[in-house]
Amino acid sequence: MNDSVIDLVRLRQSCAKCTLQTLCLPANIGMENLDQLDRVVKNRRPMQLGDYLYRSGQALGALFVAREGAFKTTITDEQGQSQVIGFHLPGELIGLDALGTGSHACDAQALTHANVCEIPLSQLETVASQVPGLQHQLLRIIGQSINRDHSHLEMLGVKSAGDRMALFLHGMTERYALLGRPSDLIVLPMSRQDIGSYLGLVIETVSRTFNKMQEDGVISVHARQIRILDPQRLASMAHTTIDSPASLRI
Amino acid sequence: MNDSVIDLVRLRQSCAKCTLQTLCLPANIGMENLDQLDRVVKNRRPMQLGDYLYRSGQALGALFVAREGAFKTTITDEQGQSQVIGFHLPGELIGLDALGTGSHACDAQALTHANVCEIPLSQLETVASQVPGLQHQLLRIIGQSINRDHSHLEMLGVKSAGDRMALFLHGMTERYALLGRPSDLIVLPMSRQDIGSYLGLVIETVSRTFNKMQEDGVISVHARQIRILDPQRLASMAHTTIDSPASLRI
DNA sequence: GCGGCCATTTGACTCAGATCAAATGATCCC
DNA sequence: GGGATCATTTGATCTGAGTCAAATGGCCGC
Repeated sequence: MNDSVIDLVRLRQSCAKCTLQTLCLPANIGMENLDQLDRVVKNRRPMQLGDYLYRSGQALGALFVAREGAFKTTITDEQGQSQVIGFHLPGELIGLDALGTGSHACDAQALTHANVCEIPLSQLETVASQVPGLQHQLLRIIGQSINRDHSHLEMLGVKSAGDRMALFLHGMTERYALLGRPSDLIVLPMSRQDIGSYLGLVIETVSRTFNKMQEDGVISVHARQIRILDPQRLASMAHTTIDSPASLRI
Repeated sequence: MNDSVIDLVRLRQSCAKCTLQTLCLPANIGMENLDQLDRVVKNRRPMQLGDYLYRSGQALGALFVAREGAFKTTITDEQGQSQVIGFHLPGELIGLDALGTGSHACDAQALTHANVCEIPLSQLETVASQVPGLQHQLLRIIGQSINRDHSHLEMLGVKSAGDRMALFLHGMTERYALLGRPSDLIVLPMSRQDIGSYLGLVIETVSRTFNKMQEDGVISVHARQIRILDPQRLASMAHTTIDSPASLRI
């Protein structure tokens, strides 16, 4: 109960004071306009592991920016088979899957304790057309989201499980580094199942591949804690495709 | 040479007269605002098979809308391995890969004779903030592009080659249908190599799978002409994942 | 029409990763 | 702390798609 008081206080932070400022929408927007955006952003109450930010089919109301914690978005087919199509870390936009049709195509679910900024779309559009730079910035972070999808596509195009996992881990270290977190110790917010679904692999393969990377001295694995022992090697594995020396491959 | 004259005439069509009107940016924008957009859109000269619309690394200058013909976007890694991350049919937006960083992450290349509308981004942003509805419409077609990426991710998450190909073909029939083309005869603009790259399969597998579908009476294949003999069956294969009757699977 | 070039198909074989199954480890709740 | 539950690891086996190789087909320019 004390927690919620503390959280409320923390959530009072406006965009102007938010530590994610440079990552999120307001970047490059002058202070004088920040409070204008600030007024349309609703700070949401904290979310728990497993809580849904939105469900598939729900009408588009708002975009969200992860503030703390991590989310996954999943798509579910007619047979109820679901697959992870994205992970979302602080500062990253969530909800773009509804822009095309007006209703969400994915479920968005918290992987950890989390909270988000909610930006009602209609108001965002209004403000975006008034504040010079905000529209541009909105397009920029939409573009970044598209780029993440593209690098996900790139991962899935790679045939070997080892290379996919290396790309995944390397990508996570880069995203962690952007957040200012130590990039040599990754605490994964998602399960092996989620990773497998994201990478088109079964969990046994995810587990075995982590193990192989550990035996090779590239990482050490303790449950969801992954320590990057040899970042250079990881990077070269991530940049490696078919014509690389076999010695570097999983 | 006569051709180019004819093309010039055709290209004089403004947005107001474009047959793609309902697919493209101007949809839902009043006639009175259409000419405002029209003034920023440059009609480009026709492109030939293999011509690049832009190359990776090039600075973002404009977004493009395919008007006739088809394009592919490819991403190339440090080793020179390239992979297809999207196909673009008339009415579809091309160039969003540069929004995030300000320079293109992909190559965009014509798969056929083609032409495009070019919309300089700075002007688009200006007009979008002035014309009510245009900004919304821009976000809508960006969202559709994101949805196509997501269904591509969904395809790649499916393990069986037969299911991936069924999803691909089914998706193409739907896109053709949207264009008002007969959806029972698909003339594929891309090579087997491109399809394989797009689906994470080698060309031999693409070929064998087409053949299998033909033997099963679902399609008939003549080079790049694919006739859909049994659309229902194709649809059910496309909606089918692991728990479907084996008899329906490739 | 003919030859050459590239795209596609077909065949034989191999292996990486899926599947099935069971053991181990972590976490939560009383 | 102990037991139940779920997540993860480990092992053994099988198979679908990759690889290598060769044949066929289509298209272009001459």
